[in-house]
Amino acid sequence: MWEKILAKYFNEKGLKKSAKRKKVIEIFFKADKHFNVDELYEKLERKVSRSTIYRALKLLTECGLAIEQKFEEKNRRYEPAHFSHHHDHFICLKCGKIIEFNEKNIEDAQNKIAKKYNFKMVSHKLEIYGYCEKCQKSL
Amino acid sequence: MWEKILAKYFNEKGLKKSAKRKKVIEIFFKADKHFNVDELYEKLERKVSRSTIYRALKLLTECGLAIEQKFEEKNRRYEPAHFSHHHDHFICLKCGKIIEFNEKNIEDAQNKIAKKYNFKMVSHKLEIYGYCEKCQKSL
DNA sequence: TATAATTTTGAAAATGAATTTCAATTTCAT
DNA sequence: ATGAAATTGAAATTCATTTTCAAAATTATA
Repeated sequence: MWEKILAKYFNEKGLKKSAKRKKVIEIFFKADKHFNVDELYEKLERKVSRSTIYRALKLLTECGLAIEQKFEEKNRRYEPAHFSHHHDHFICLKCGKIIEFNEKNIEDAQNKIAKKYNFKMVSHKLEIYGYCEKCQKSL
Repeated sequence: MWEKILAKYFNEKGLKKSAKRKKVIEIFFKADKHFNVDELYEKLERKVSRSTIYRALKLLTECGLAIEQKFEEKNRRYEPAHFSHHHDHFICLKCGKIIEFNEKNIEDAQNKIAKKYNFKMVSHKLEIYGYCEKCQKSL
């Protein structure tokens, strides 16, 4: 599955198949979840530099094969705590606009699943990335 | 409301009331949403140093009056993209454990609200913070 | 109101993750 | 095999955030 996507991407971009990069990608897909670069670095027995790992992960992210769990965020945002209601955010990938919303159904579903997993929920963060009304038009 | 909480916190910690800090907090609460430090810095007409702004925001966060939108995350995490199902995460605030889950109701509710706001959804991130089963016991 | 003890401040240094640079190495089409 | 182009890793750079430290401000007490 991912081999095909990757091959296509390599082809499009004229990338070469290097042993190191192959190793990074192999390890990345073999292992089950949630890596950071250091963990991969160790799994690769420090035989591939961090730069190369970062570069490989960037490639994978670009062709949709990896999900970067901290994407687009660069610096911290703060907001005043509202006591009455927690809200979630739409974030426009084009203009960066942040739209708040509130959906009881989502909150309810969260409580339900937390209970199911016996997880004591303290807070949550839901961000929906995409395009706002305005930016959809000029896409 | 927040004045009281803040006063209590100042009292507990033996903090002094300085003009600069007051100004930061005032601006922070006056303005409506989502700041980063630079934006506050500009709003304060560069009359308060970034260090002081960071410090004030830290205080506010500590006493629950501000929400840090990029909390606990330090370095990026990556995970292989699963094509069939997107999953969300419970993150234990004590042991750092990440538990994946999948809840159709949440996805459905997200789609619904995105439609309502006329927002073209590309991806999303839902993280629920709290305590895992094990850590609840030793809390 | 002085005095002293403590906190706050900002500039500059430090930190740390991520990115870029660049010369040396590797890949691959010919 | 050759050469053009991509890849690599060490070191340098970037950039947000944190820390340091000496000077300034605040506050309790005499």
